[in-house]
Amino acid sequence: MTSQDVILGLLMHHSLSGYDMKHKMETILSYFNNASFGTIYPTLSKMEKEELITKQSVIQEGRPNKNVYSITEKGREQFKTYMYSPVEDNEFKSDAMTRLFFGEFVEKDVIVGVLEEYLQRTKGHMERLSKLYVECQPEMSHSQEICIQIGINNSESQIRTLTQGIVRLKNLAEK
Amino acid sequence: MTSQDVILGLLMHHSLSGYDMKHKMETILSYFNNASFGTIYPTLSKMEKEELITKQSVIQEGRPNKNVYSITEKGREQFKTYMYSPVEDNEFKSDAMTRLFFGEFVEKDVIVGVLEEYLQRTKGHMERLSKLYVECQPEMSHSQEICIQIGINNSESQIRTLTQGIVRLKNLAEK
DNA sequence: GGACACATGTAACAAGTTACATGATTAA
DNA sequence: TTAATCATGTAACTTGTTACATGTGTCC
Repeated sequence: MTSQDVILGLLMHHSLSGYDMKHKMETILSYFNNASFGTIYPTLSKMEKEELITKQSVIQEGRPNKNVYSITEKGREQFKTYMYSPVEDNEFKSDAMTRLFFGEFVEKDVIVGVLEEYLQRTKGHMERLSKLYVECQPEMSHSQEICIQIGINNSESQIRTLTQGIVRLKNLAEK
Repeated sequence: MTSQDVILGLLMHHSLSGYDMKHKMETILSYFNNASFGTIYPTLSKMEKEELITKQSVIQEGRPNKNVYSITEKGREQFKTYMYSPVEDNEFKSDAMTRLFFGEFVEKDVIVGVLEEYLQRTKGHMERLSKLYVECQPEMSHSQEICIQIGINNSESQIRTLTQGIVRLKNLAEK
């Protein structure tokens, strides 16, 4: 799965500008994907050359002009090829968990701090997802609902585990 | 957090060869980290030049010789600097979830297939973690226990969500 | 005979990040 | 006036992956 596949997926519904795509990636796709402008714009240029998408320049008043991209028939085929290809493994990398793993080499307070920050971030993450779910549920597909439920339920589970972990570590420190 | 920080952490306890490190990353660190030989060996060379680690060649019989690396005082300081630095956000990328998100553009069976494979992989993942927990619990630190519990509990939660999702999608297909 | 574990290393390549460059409008 | 939103794009850099190259011993 590359950024190209995600862009093709986004264009299956509507035509979008690079800026719009970035916004979608930061909201509805953010919990299992990410891409910066430095990835999006060069990828769009490449895809246009390969005739997977076409560009239309839209002149706007009071705003910068924008390039709106649409998917071509060739692009739709490419997207199908992706959707039928073997599923790749998830990629996960956690700095917070790495610190927990090596926690024995620093003071307990530092680790409690890591846990508390991780908990706050997870709570924020879950709130954003829950809000998104409430807002977008009417227009969501069935598999999109499953997708966001995975995100919400995993966050909930993580909040529970972290909360318990903090209590246990703190008790240990007092004794 | 770079591979360097992880390598320093691994060397805080024992001296290790690059091959040993790869093994650790594939087992006890695998659920929040990963690195290939193509990353490990060049990083070790770089770290040796920077005097964060030292190399000792060990001649073995019936096996290839190996280079065993030990952390230096400078390396320990560098490791502490890492452990006290601001915690970076988790990185997560999921091909399976991307396909769920764009599931409306393919047949329901394809999505059920994605869900079932994702479920099987998650089950396998959880079994490996549970086994690891049972095997290593005696020598695990408190924060390491929290770390692996996060992994196990998140997997459990994901198994539940996926199982429910499969049932719901399948019922929908029958109607 | 074949696969796997042990063991190290490089080179080519892919992918993505960060920072820079530009610039108008709008709201606090 | 300061920040945010809208809007695109490039260049340098970092990081990591895959594949190749090499070779022995052990187990089935």
